[in-house]
Amino acid sequence: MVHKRPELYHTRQGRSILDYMKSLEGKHVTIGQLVRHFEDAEEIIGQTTIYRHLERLAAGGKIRKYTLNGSKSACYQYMDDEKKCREHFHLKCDVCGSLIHADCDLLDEVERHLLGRHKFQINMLKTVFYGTCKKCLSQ
Amino acid sequence: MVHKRPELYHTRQGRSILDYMKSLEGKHVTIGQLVRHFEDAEEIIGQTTIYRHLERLAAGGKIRKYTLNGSKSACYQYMDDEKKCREHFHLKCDVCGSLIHADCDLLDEVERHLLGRHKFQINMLKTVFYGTCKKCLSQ
DNA sequence: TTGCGTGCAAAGGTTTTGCATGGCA
DNA sequence: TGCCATGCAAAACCTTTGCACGCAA
Repeated sequence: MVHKRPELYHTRQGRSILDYMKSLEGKHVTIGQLVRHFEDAEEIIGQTTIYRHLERLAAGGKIRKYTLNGSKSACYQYMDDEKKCREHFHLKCDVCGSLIHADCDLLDEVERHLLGRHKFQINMLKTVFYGTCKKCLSQ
Repeated sequence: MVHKRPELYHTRQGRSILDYMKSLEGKHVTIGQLVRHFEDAEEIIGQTTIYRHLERLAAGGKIRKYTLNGSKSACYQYMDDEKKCREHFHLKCDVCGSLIHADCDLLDEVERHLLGRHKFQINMLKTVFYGTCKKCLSQ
């Protein structure tokens, strides 16, 4: 069972950040881009607050955190269907950045194996497979 | 064709760094670990020099550079052309934060499957499995 | 001797932390 | 009213850059 810290208070900042992440329709952003976005929108949200909300959202599985290829800053991406995403692989292409949701029976086997053999309970909400996608492989 | 900058001068520092990377037999290290290693060995090599050598070695293909998800600092790993390095799973515990290196036959199967079925070339160097480790599960 | 290599210090960038204040329930 | 959330500033990190000196060829 994944332990999820509930959102205790609802605040303007928390709502704005989540709404904006949702509005991006799965595209990823960095903290810097978020800071700039709220500056441009003339909505005051401290950068520390943004860091803290993204961290919490990532811990709760609502968004994913990535570090792409040599980039210094982390990327964050909203995940729209939590229940469904628990049941498939996430493949992130290092080259083009696209995120692939792969439904696959192998997942169960990997999960079972890691638990049985390595005593490790994998959390598919947080786990991302990095590599090169089909499109980028053929170029 | 990859353009390879030749090593122009041979220096004590360059030799030591490459030798040490080779001696690790495919295990990865961070710059910080290298700095500490040479400090402990009482061999004076400036951190800047370490950065510059690793950058050059990476550009020349002798070592690989990557960033493990969620880690701030880059990892470097010597690549042996002849012997194919045994790669392994990285399991990161959400609870206690420890990183577990798990050598495992399942890896090959996962790799093969993702490539064959999903046309996705996974990069095991960058991929980290998140979850709960043995120790934390039993608490 | 030439010019790359080295190492110190400082700069640059990202993320985290401390703390007083603000605001939700 | 009790706490958590916020935001500023500072700290903590990791990495890069500038520059004078060292050293290999």
